[in-house]
Amino acid sequence: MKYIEKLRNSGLRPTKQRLQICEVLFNTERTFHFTINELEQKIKDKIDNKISLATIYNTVHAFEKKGYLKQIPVNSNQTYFDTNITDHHHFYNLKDGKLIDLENSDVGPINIKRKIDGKKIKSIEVLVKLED
Amino acid sequence: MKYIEKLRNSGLRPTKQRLQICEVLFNTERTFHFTINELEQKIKDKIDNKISLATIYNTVHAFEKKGYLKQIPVNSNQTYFDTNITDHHHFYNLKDGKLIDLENSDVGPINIKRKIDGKKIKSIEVLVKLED
DNA sequence: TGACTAGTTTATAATGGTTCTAAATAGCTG
DNA sequence: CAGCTATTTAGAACCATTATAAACTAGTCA
Ligand SMILES: [Mn+2]
Ligand SMILES: [Mn+2]
Ligand SMILES: [Zn+2]
Ligand SMILES: [Zn+2]
Repeated sequence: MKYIEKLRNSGLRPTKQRLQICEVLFNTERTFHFTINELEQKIKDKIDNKISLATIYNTVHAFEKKGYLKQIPVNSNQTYFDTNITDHHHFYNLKDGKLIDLENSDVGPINIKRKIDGKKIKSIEVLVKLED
Repeated sequence: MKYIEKLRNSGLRPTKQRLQICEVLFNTERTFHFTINELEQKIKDKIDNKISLATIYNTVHAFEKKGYLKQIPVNSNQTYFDTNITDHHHFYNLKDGKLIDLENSDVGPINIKRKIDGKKIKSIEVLVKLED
């Protein structure tokens, strides 16, 4: 399978559960945004056996640490993740809590003029809140 | 007192608790960022009587709704608020979870080229994550 | 192939920030 | 002051997330 090597190279054992979660997350036409609850539902829909919620959390965190997923900063009681790990930004629809990708080309280049010494910039993320 | 009228004009009764919270939040040299826990501590330090945690939550939400406070989108288990309600951006120090203001002049002007129809932009917020 | 080991999964409990509840209190108006 | 409504409060409830610890499994090597 295509994900076995990817996992092994990351130092993660290619377990049945992780491979199935890879299918749901990465074997898709498009990238997408999700909360753990939404992912849990998607997994239930696409897979016959059960994967425990703890494993879903564990796996998402493992993948995030390896850089296969990103967390998106929004104000919500749930954590949002993104399978699109390129540098990009987001519209956040306050009405329904859905995110929409904003490519870098949709936002001008962002040049942070101020420096904090001893610190490096890890990421620059723009969140554009939308209302009706 | 200076906050009585502000509260009345907002349709909020100027209760003892709200006035005291106003003192802590707004009677300061500089604006600041806080979580509810940090605010609770600040209130304990500056005020003799007790204000219940429920009232702190109620008041912060009431003030946010009136536009006297802003919520800042970050990935944290706690909600961050800001007494600086001008349009501005943030550095987020991943090491200690502290926020630093980035003025609009520290970030170039941001021009969102894409439109979502039926939707208006409510805010544009840039979060710059810092690591060592 | 059969141990051995470390990594992983799992059900379930615990945690902790936030919200809810409903009774007591306090501000406002007449 | 009386009456009305908003507000405060202690404590319970909620719920996303994390911790626990026992069962299981992938990888290794004899
Ligand atoms: Mn979630
Ligand atoms: Mn908080
Ligand atoms: Zn995205
Ligand atoms: Zn700020």
